[in-house]
Amino acid sequence: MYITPTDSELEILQILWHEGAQTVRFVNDEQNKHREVGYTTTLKIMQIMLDKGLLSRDIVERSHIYKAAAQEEATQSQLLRTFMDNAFRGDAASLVLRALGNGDTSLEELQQIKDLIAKIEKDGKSEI
Amino acid sequence: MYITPTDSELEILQILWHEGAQTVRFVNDEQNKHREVGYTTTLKIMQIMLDKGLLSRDIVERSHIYKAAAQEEATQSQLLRTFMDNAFRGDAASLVLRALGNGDTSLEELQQIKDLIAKIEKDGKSEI
DNA sequence: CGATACCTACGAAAAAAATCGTAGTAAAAA
DNA sequence: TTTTTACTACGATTTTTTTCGTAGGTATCG
Repeated sequence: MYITPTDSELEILQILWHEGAQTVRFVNDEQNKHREVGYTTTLKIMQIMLDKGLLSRDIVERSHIYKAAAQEEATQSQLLRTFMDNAFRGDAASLVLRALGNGDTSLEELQQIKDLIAKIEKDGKSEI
Repeated sequence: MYITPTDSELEILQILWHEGAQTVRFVNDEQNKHREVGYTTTLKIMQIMLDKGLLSRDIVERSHIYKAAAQEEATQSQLLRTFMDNAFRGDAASLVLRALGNGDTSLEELQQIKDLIAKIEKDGKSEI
């Protein structure tokens, strides 16, 4: 049903979600800050993503500008559900406990989470 | 460094974590409650996992009894970190918000989470 | 005993994902 | 105009993961 990105597709989506529409060159440079990736590798994956509908593109000055077609939140939620099922047998609470247990969550973030919990407790249900 | 299980390896680990040491036959039957998997497929993956050190085994009555060698919590934490980095750019708080936002977290679970947050706020740090 | 039923071992094929080399095109530089 | 530069297209290879077929061993059943 849903098209879920592979790991390297997700890496590219992250860049576009954060930097907005960009060229293959830009994306590839960005990736190379973290690991070595050939230009044509990035290009090929982005073409596949275009095919799958994960990206769209405009042609400007004989260069292509790609942008994310998949929404960040929807994609994350989808990935999260699958991951939670596979790694935590669908148990959201223990995933959350594990995530918070890692120690690097700021006080403001904790406050946000408490607020959300309070809202859920009050409303019985909630949406972000 | 760490040996991280693939998806189908994780599926097997989940069964062994929950059911304790079991035969290939048992694991395969368990998998077949959810999806069709050939017996030798399960066998082969479990042999690979043995090789990688994810499982250990005892031979009892010419049948092999496998048990998880990888610890559930450590493995989950490891997988979670990778997932959080890939899908949420390492942002634990937004992952947690997304996980809780899905709506199916019970009041007791929310309480557990609140307790943990309180503990973190007090101690500055925490372990589960 | 011979057939059947279970088991493991393991190579190899199939499927999925990632990587790259080469060719082609067009603008810009020399 | 020739050369260099920068881009896209795309087939093919490599790598990783999953799946399965076949062979071989040993107990059990008829």
